[in-house]
Amino acid sequence: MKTPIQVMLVEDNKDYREVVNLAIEEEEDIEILDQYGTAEIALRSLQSLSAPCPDIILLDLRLPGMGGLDSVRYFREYAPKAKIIILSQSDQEADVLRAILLGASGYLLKSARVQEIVDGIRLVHSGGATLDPNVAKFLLQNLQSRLPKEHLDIGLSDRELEILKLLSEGLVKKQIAERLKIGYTTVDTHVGHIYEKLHVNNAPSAVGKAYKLGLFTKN
Amino acid sequence: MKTPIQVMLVEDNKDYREVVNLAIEEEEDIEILDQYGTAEIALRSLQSLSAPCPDIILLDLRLPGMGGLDSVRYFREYAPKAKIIILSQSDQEADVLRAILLGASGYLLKSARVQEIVDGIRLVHSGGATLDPNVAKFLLQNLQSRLPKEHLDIGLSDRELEILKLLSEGLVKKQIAERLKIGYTTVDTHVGHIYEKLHVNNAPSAVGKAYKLGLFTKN
DNA sequence: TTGAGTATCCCGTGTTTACCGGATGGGATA
DNA sequence: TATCCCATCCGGTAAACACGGGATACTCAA
Repeated sequence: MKTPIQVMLVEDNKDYREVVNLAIEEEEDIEILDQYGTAEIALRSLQSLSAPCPDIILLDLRLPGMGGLDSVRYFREYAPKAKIIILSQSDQEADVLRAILLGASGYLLKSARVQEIVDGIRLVHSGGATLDPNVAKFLLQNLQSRLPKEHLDIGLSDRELEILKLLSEGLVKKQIAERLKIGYTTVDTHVGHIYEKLHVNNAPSAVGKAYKLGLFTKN
Repeated sequence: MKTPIQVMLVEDNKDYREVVNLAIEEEEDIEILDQYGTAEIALRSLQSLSAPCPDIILLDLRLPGMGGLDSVRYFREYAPKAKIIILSQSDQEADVLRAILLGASGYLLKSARVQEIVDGIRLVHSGGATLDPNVAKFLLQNLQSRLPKEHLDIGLSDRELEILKLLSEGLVKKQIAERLKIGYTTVDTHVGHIYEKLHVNNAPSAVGKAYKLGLFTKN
């Protein structure tokens, strides 16, 4: 029998902590290493050299003190090997995104059945990630809106897109002309056409609009 | 008893189709509306007015003909109300991202147990999204790398960031000066500092780098 | 208190842009 | 065939830019 998965639970609500405890006690391959009511205390214990590093940290988002979100970075710092699963009451958009950007490996809602937490722990420990369906949905929508693939077709020709890209990389028109082995005035004309199509009137805004429209993120 | 969830299955492998069929037959609340071996045929049937619109489309990614990926947009067009769940053999990065960008509501691997497909159908039908743990993991990592939260701190001052943003929106220095009610030369100086910090030497590349570093995506 | 960092201001000069006019040939499409 | 779009080319001008030199004042931390 392998050593069980070591879990640290950071959650201020005593009742919910109890619920999680009961659920995990049933599982032979998972073990609550220790549990804390605030992020500060949990972090302090991680700092002490003697403390063993947990495999998984179950982290409540609404904690007294510094709060779960801000503490994520510190958990990652003090326990780099531990995977973090966020436990949240709500699927508030901002929280979800921030937590994930900070490096969480999972995001579960407390409204879920405890069984999902147990499954999530195993999943994450085996290298996967676990997301509540509602959170997953939000994430997908966010991704979709981030890259408006339709708008990929503003009508820029290949040449124009190529030149726009070079512009965004810092080359001036003369350099672009040399690089592409065409005349300076030709580049000038292309750039003019780019401005027309993007409805801008200078290079910085053309680059800005290109990024906003996702023109550089194709393929 | 409500009407069952109507599922369309698009999958060329007959054996796997059978597997899914068997699994869904067990479920009272899910029903296979119809099934096709290629995207083309499935789409044609959707085009005929008489065809009822499915709630869920289970779509294999590797299909003969146009292939699952390219067909996603057409499915969305012909059956806007249907949610699409991708069935894939591999969690190839590019496929995952493209499918999601095209508007899929789920992405499952064929290596998963059929029970997960059934669960996924219910989840998606109730407004959620379903992701295979491995796919979820990839997505999270992709998101994390997309916004290097830490790198947000290139050292641009608030003022500099503000000016850079205005530049990216098309204002020239003189206009920025007016907008911020400061002198033209002041703007010039700020811009110079921005170039230093971003290691660029003109406005288009500064804007380009700002987007690459995610300087405009904070908060 | 000293220094580092930020924000503000000024001048001057050469370079680069943005936009105006126009032109040619080639390829796709109707 | 005629038409449209693309890529290529040219010259001229006023405006904007990049960058070099300074300068003053404020805050914040060492």
